[in-house]
Amino acid sequence: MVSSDPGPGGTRRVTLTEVARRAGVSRSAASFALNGRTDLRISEETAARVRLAAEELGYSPNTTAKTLRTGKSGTVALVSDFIGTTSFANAMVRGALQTLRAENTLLYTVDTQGDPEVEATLLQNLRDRDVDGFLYASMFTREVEIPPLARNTSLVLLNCVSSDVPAVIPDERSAGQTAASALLEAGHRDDIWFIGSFPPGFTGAAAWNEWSPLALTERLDGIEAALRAAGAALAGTVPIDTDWDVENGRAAVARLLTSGTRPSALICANDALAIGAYHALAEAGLKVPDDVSVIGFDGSPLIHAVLPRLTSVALPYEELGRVAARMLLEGASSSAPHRIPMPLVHGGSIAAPADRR
Amino acid sequence: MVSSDPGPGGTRRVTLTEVARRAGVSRSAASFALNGRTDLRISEETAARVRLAAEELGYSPNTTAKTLRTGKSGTVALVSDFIGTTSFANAMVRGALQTLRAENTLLYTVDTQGDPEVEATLLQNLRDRDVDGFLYASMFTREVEIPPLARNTSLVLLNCVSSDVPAVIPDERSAGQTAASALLEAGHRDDIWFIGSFPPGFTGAAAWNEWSPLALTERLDGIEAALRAAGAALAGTVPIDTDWDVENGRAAVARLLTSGTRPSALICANDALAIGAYHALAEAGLKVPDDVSVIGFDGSPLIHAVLPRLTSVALPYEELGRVAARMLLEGASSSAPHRIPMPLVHGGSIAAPADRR
DNA sequence: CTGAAAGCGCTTACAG
DNA sequence: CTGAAAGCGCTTACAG
Repeated sequence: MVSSDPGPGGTRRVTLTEVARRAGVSRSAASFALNGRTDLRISEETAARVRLAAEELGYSPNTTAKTLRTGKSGTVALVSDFIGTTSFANAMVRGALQTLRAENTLLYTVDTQGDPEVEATLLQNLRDRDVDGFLYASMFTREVEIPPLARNTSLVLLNCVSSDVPAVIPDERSAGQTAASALLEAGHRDDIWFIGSFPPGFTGAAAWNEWSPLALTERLDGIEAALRAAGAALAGTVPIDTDWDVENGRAAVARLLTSGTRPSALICANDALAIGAYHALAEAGLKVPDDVSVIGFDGSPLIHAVLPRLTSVALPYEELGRVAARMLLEGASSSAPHRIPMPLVHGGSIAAPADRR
Repeated sequence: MVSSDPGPGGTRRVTLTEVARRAGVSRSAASFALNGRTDLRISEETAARVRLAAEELGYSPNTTAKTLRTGKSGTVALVSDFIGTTSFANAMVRGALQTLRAENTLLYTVDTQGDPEVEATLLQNLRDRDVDGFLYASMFTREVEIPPLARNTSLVLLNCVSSDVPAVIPDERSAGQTAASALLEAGHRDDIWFIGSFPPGFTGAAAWNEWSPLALTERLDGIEAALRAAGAALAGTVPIDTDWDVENGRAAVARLLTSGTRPSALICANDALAIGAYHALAEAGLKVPDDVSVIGFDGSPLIHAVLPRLTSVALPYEELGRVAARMLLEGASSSAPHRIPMPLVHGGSIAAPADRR
């Protein structure tokens, strides 16, 4: 027995040299045996001896040395703006982690705060560590500009797009159709309003807060397409000029109701607006879903906060993360963005229109 | 001009050897100059020449090689169960990132799913990469057992405790006092109920879901202490036997009200239960805060979902992350857990008791 | 002040 | 089948 048996959690690390010595073979032989390479035919008996020695010594190869030699680090970086923001979008991280774990790949998490200088510094740092690829993510589905340092490496965009770069985004257009169809199937038709359109004169440029032009445009597009296919159309849209939050949703719907309009259903650009709609309806003495049906987008934790629960078309964050990581590992080549379906999460906020019951 | 100028984002990497050659010095001299070491007195003119060469070539040192040589990687790993769970607790990641960025340290994010085998594999993998330390985090404040592989390294516990290991946790006891004081100051006294106590016979062992024995015990303790100091006491507690979610909160408070009790205020073990309380109160025709005051714990995004907004004692996740990272970088030695204050987030759910207005 | 050399722990042609 | 050697890109005693 050699004196150096640090064991797991011990102080000094065992090296390949020590394993080879203990097994009575050369370092090359030990390396081949441990990596299961067959091109240098090592007798099974020898290989077994090496494996035993490694096991007895508690050997675990130094990844830093391996990386220096091979140039492959077995790591990937998730570069994003969104961890700095809040929300349940971190499910993307969870999804990516699921895929990567199966491939024994580790994840660096990095947060640029949307600051290009911070971003450049971090990207350089990561490249200096031989990361095998980048997942470039955005909190909101939008068009991004790829920083030069992220080019010339494996790169997959997560929840954002840029021409000629592989990307994974939610299928917002289908989501719009899903929302409209859910209402059509319940019997709604001519009094469906949309809450959360762009304010008049808004250019649609990728501004930096709650705005998510890509999502909104496509959702509305899908809604209108589905209604048109049924020979119907939106009764109207109510713009929201700043954040899509609860209070703005309440105010917008309150205005709508005060104007004398009596919608049969509200499609809200996100869940927070829909929750706000609940409040405005309650204040007006209207019940969800008996008097007015409501549907939101996102599938956020907020849907559980109201009674009845909010029906919502969910952002498939976890799946986005999983698919993007898989594409990265498999070396996806650029093409049209990969779109992930947005599932309908059933609550109790949709019923037949009041006048049809 | 040498032909190899890949520039940022280029293909081949520039090495120190090339910088030294261009500057007309040895690799050692180049290394010293670039690292600003003064012990090997290099003329300022020479150093400037080296820096210029590095700049012109777009040199950036290979961190993998540096790590192999020095044994320090400039990375830290956040090992947790909670990314696999949901919620806004990922603010801990954000906080850690803030501290680490200032020290130019990168973060590995890892998710064990609470599976000891997965955990062991990941810890070994991280050690093989020469990580400088571990942040061991839990979704819920609780006592944890430190896996052997995480010992003998720099280690700070985040939102969990274990004897003899430095730890950062929320100050739950003070939070309880804060909640009780907010009600006392509004004039409540003898009809304050607590929603979300342990079910009868519950041992308090660290079970694995929404349970957070440490938090609950300490919060209740603080509440009772504050009431006692004012010569008052809780009117009663309502146990919740499974998850602290909206529906269970609603059901619990509905039961309480049906039993004929008329509380003046409810302290709910978390925000979701408090939201459920809102629903039960509304169903009983009671208004918040005019008829009943409500206060929750966590300061989660749910507080914005109700009208009036829920007043809550917030979990200081971001600060927890920041402080834990700082302790890790500064090499904190073990002692009593470091407790971070939980701030009161004012909503509109507390008012003077109905009988005193 | 400067340069040649060792060494961090691996992998992998290459010669026996 | 096996071993000696080179090399990944750095840092750092050590001898001039």
